[in-house]
Amino acid sequence: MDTRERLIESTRELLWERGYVGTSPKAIQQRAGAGQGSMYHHFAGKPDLALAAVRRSAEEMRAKAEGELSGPGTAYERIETYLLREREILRGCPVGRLTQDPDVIADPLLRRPLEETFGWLRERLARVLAEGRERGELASGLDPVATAATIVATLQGGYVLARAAASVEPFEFAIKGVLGLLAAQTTPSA
Amino acid sequence: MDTRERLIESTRELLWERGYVGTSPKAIQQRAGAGQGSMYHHFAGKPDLALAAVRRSAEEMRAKAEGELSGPGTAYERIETYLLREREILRGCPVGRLTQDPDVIADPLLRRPLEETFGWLRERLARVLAEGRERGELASGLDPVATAATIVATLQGGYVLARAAASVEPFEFAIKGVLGLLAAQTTPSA
DNA sequence: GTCTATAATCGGATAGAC
DNA sequence: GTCTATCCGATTATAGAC
Repeated sequence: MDTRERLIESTRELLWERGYVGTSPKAIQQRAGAGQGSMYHHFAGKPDLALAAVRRSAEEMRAKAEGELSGPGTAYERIETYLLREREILRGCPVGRLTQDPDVIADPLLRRPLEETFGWLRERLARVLAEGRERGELASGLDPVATAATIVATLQGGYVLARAAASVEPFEFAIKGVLGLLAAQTTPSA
Repeated sequence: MDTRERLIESTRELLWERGYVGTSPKAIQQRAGAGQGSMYHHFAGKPDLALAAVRRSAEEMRAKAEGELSGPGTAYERIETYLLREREILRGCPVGRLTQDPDVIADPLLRRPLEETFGWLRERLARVLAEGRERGELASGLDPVATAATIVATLQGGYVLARAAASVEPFEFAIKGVLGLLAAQTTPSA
């Protein structure tokens, strides 16, 4: 891995652990094993490097979700696969985390990857739910767009509850709860 | 409002806007209209002042929720009242926000109010749901503890989605979605 | 491309006058 | 109780040598 690459990966880790405000160029350089000159040669500064890191994390999150949601099975099964995927719960979501960072939200360039990722995810889940409804797997009264938002929010909020409790338990309850509510929407014959 | 009080209130605002890492003693003093000596007279330092601020925000959040959840109506109605209460959505949750702050989570004293608040809230909601089930208002298959976690997570995750989108829309969808799923658990005769 | 040196500003706090 | 002065390290760069 070359220096530029190590700088991006180190930044991704630090943004995940400490957020944008809590991450200094010096910390990035030390973790990447690079000098200051090296960093400022490859990137214009902290925001530029953060942008490269955020874009990559967003793309990674999207690719994982797409793999699970486009797999085989019923709508419920695909959503279950997505929700029950192994996660580093106490570390939180590397993308969702950044929504709490005022400097990220204030910068349109840095916020855009967050907006695109969660926008895409809600749409993708809504499509899965709509398909399930059309195929008769899910109750006709189910609202795909609203329910998709609920599913994504449950995940993101689950991380919040887990970190508050310093335990994965509330995260797992939240997922279990939303899956239970969704299971009640599946038709017996499907 | 005396100086000590203004320091606490200024800290509450800044923790809400910028988090713990992003809030400096200097910024607190300026917003409170107090000098440095004044702040260090009333509080031992930044962590001590933050603790006072976090405790107050947590208590406020709890008191509001208790008011709504202990009101009249069915279990569904009380939860609906709680979820549809007016909120400053794009500002996020002043308590949940802090779960993303590594220095808060790492300090047991600072994390405790978060743990207590969300722990209490999940229990309180679980009690409302269990009561509803016992009274025959809610389906007997509903899991109170898991569903309570889902409801709190939907709120907290809704804030995440709203900030990512710079719009209240995804928050409102998430709430609408969870209320729809919960409404499907209500018994027709109740 | 990468390094070291330098610098202006901020962060978090202490000391002591008033 | 509140103020100003001071301190030391961290932050976020820029300059220029190699």
